[in-house]
Amino acid sequence: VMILRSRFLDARRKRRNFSKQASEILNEYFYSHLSNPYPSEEAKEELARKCGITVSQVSNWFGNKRIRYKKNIGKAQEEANLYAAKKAAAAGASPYSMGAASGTATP
Amino acid sequence: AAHGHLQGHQAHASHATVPTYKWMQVKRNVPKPTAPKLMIPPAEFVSQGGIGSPQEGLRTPTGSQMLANPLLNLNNTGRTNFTNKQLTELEKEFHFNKYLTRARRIEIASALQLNETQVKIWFQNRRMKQKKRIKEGLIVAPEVTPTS
DNA sequence: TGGCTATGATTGATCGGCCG
DNA sequence: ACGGCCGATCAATCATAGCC
Repeated sequence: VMILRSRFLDARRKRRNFSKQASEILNEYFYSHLSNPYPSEEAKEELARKCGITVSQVSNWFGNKRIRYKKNIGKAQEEANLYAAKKAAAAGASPYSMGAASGTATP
Repeated sequence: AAHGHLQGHQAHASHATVPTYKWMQVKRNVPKPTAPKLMIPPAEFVSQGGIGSPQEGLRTPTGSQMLANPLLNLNNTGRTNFTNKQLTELEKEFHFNKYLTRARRIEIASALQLNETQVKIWFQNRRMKQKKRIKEGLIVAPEVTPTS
């Protein structure tokens, strides 16, 4: 059909995956705040700046991340989590207030 | 801030089983199972491209499910799929007024075969969408110039 | 090149809070 | 008590990117 795709109005078309580094920053924040992965507006702004994307994109990223994380549970999530947690630990003092989440479990 | 949330229970401490925090268990009340009901089987739902939109009659969200009457929910997930006609009318109305009066809302809902709630929500979402766009520097600024 | 998964964006609808 | 709005989020879906 003619149903020409109303794609014209869809910005989703030309999407570009974020840089590897941006994803790394976002994931680091997400996993270091796994107990409450809901960054404040200010945190979003900072993440956006560091990642070179917009605040809306940061919001989209977290929204998608949370939903998709839930849709698994007990999958690569643990792995990713460990990876991220370990990484954060290795990085020592991360720029974030990484105390809220994981942290504590130090054996 | 101050959300108190820990979680239900830590569960095993032996290994690296990530705890299940509350946010992971949040389940939203799914929209309504929407009764599989069909509506007016009208013949000319489309036509009259008056609204100024590409004829199409039926909503082509993106190219998947097409066909069926505009008002029928093929899949019933509760989420309504607005038809292009409905969206066009709503946009037109939005351009006219950003906010609806009860009376106007009723008119629109009736004309478009939607609930008052759906119309209300659509306007709410539309306002947020516009705000977001303005914020992102797309679209012109709100009319009133901040010329304080 | 075809198929499949990963991922960013869109959007109808929900949640909690605030206000008149 | 009540209904509307805001801001944030959810949840499902779309469409494309990216990898094999």
